Amino acid sequence: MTSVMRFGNVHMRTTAAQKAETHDRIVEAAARLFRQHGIDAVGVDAVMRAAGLTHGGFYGHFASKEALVGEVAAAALARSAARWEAAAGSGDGRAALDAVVGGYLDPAHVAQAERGCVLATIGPEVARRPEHRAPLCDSVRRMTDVLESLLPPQADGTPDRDRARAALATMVGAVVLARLADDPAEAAATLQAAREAVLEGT
Amino acid sequence: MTSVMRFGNVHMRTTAAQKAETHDRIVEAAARLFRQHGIDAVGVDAVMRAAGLTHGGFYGHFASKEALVGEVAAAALARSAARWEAAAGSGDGRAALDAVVGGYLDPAHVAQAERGCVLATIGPEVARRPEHRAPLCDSVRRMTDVLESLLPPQADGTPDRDRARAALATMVGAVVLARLADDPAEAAATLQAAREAVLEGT
DNA sequence: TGTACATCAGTGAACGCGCGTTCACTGATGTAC
DNA sequence: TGTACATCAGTGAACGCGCGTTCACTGATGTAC
Repeated sequence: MTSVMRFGNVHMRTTAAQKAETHDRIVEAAARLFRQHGIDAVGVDAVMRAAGLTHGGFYGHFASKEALVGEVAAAALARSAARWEAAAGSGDGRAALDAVVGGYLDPAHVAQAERGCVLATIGPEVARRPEHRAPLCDSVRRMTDVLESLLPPQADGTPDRDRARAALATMVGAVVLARLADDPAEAAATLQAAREAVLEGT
Repeated sequence: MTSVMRFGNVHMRTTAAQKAETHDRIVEAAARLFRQHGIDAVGVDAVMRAAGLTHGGFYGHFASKEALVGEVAAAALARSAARWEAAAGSGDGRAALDAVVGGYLDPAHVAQAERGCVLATIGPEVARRPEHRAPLCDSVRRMTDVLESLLPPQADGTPDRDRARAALATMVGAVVLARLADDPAEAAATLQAAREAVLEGT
């Protein structure tokens, strides 16, 4: 019994791969719509239409809308964490810090909520669904790890985890506040102030 | 023509006062429910029941659910701003700063979302409703004013508005992150780190 | 003071609609021989 | 190679339900005389 046989024949592998592709398309469409309009404001029908499908096929991919919510939140934030890790692993710590912090605290990020950080778009909504918090916490930890590795250590040379925690909080809060501001100048000032606070002394 | 006549007779004044009281009860019930469950997850029926009424009477007080949302968001955040201003006006700046920052970055605030800051509960949801942002921006400005007045000025003695902006962002983000954390110790660490960052050098 | 009337905040049945979910089906693809 | 069959991802009609909203009404309260 080969592993191919254990997981199915060639036909099944091809079919499964196609289905997985469709699955990802649904998740990506939902990730965009949930962040743009909020989770409760987006129906299964709208998600499937955005993925180029009809609503009936949804339950061949997910047990319920809530299952989709969990997968979307986990996947979208994990992607952010992975992007940060890739930047941090690039070698130049100074450039990586500027890329991570500057990219987050950027008017373009504020403007494009549908592609933005899950924490600042649907963070509070996901927090009300305790069953979906665990994977997000894992990504938050990874993002904190990245900031910790890029920000200056404490006076005694040990990593400054609290500074990393505060930096992430400042970044998330600044984007939330910038999205609420109806004056673009005020929004820009909030982002700029947050950038200075996070990068102070670096 | 007296002002009493212009605004109605005694009967109408009494009636209007009772109606205003009911109106406030509806707004308070909605403020609680919206922050606890999210705006879209709470129906008009649930709000009215929480206010001790039946759903049909709602439209005698508000033109639509959206009108209620706008009033709730504005009123709840204005109340927070007023509380901060009251603390700041108490004379002792050091105690006021500790009360404002410590009260916000407190596990009790994280636990009681239904009475907590609008920015960290339904901030992103309100941000998606542009027609309701203006009153929130006004309260955000007032809260930033309070922090600016309580935090140390810049080296040249002028108020450090950017520090106040960053402080508010840190506080909002920390509460969002603490509500997402499934480990209470991690939540507490986030709040503690934010407190240190906001109060650093005070 | 008493009685007939006016007002209007709140009630509860009803509306059309879109939600999440189910299910019998279609039709493209691969399999058996 | 060709033909009959099996699989199953995706379709679209249908479901029960709760939403936001409307409206004819009730009944408590105050007014007129």
